[in-house]
Amino acid sequence: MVTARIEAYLRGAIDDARKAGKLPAIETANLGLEKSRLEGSDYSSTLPMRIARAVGAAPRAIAEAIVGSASDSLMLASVEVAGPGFINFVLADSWLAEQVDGILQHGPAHAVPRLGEGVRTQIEFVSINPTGPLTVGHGRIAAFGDVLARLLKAVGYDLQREYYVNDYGNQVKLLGQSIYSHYAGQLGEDVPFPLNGYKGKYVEEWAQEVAAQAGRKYLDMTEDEAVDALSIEGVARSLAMIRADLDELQIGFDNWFSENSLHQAGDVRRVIEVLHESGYVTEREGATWFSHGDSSHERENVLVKRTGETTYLASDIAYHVNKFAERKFDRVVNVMGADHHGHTARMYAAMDALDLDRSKLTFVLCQMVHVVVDGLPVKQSKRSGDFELLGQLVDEIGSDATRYFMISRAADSQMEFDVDLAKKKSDENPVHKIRYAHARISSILRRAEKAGIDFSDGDTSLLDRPQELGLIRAMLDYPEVVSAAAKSLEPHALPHYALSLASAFNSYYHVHRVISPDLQLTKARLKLAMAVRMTVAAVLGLMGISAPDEMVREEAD
RNA sequence: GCGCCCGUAGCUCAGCGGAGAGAGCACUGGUCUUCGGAACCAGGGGUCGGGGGUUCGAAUCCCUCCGGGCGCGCCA
Repeated sequence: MVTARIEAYLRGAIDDARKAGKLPAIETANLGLEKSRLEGSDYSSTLPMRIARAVGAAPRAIAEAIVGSASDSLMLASVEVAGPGFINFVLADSWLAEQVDGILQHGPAHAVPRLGEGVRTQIEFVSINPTGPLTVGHGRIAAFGDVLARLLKAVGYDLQREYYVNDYGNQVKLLGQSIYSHYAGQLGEDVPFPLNGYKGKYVEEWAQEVAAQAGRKYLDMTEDEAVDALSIEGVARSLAMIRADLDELQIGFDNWFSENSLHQAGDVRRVIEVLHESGYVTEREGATWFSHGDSSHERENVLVKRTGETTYLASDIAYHVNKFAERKFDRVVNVMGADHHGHTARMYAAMDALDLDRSKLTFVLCQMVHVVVDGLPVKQSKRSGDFELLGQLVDEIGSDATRYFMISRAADSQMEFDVDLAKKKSDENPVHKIRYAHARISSILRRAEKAGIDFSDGDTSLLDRPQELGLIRAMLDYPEVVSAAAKSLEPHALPHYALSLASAFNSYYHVHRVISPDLQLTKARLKLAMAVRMTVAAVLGLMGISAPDEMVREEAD
């Protein structure tokens, strides 16, 4: 990475300045080195301004001392003091041009730092109750989690993707009761529909199918037995629907972990006992409570209900014991909807109570998605409310566009998903522009191949136009963007980067011809184009968006 | 009432302690003897919700108020 190299260079200059007695030995862990926003400067350091007070000298004087001690470097064209005390670095044109061969030879991902080498990590995401289809809101969590997983893998984490299946408890039972009610109705028996039952059309359809396939089988057993059996049936059908929706978005999991299996193994009861022995459990009002928090903010949450059934919280504590104590993950990232945020404090408290290291657990909460159709929230729209369903949305606008929009916003921000914009204006969609840039470069390379041009011996030092150097700079940002996004768990940097890279190529394309009568220049530019295509493909790959070699224009309908 | 998130261009959103505040879309005006015009270039448009504070420096940190969303012990 370029920043790492400049950082090393800057540290060398600082050391030399110290040895020469021009700078006192003060703490300089943070160099304040970042991409410069100023035109004509690539990177800048704010260090002189940060340490001015401690050093007791003017920022500019400190900057001068450091720059004065800096050695020559082939990578840098200039190192200068600017403004109130910045140190600005400008990359050398010749060095930039050389980087193209490096990208072609090793690939754009080569310079991505291995931040997570050897760290056993799990990312859990989606984990929606298996009681129905995924909504658009779930789709955001799914796309976000999937791209985050790709990012973590890209920086070297030993990663497992997991879906926690809540196949236990009231919700699942309600699903079984809902199916049972419709099923009985099909066969002329009147079984009241449960309060808060699942009203979706799919429940009726499943009941019909069960009635057609199994006849009166479930009426011949007790209602409890029937509901249990139909709960299992409903979970299986729900999971099939969920998997199908996720498949359409090219999202897969390494492991589907059953909540019920924790109960079967006795893990839930066991963890309650452990909490009890450590004094975190109280009995009151016929229920068993998890007591936590400091003395001023005592909190209590139910682990075992009056009915004797355990709660979701009890399962989830056992689940996290399983993650950390049994499976020994070094790091766990849970991606979930923001409506679960109250849950995070309880889980951290449970981690503390069980002597598990809470710093190993990170929650990422995705805010809600509001679907807009015809300029109105979907619930007020005259058109079908089915746009709240993920499958419907993907059918309408496709996996690539769905993924792009879902990950292009920070998780913290609520999101408005305008279906008409994503679909009707698809010609102007950023995602199309990026994919088109890839297809266009492919087309150029095909043309070169047809013309029999072998550019493997191209001399990249001929690349000296501002747009060419700008493109190379943009490609060198790739590892920086990837590592920053992985570190901060913020995939939304990727779509923004991809768009700027594609735009940079399109601009270049309109100013300079890749294939021209000048064979040497053509070869050099073909190398550049190839490197750009590789980089665009790499970002698209991280986002799980297809990188087509050609695109057929669709007729407007 | 308490807790978490968000108020930045007409719209959707980046930027989250540094040097004239950005992108996409929309709008206005241009560019083509087209290596794929699903393109490119230029322009207009902003008291960064209001008010205090911290700092050499605040859209960014702290406090407060206003507005919106989500949540708040026997659902998961």
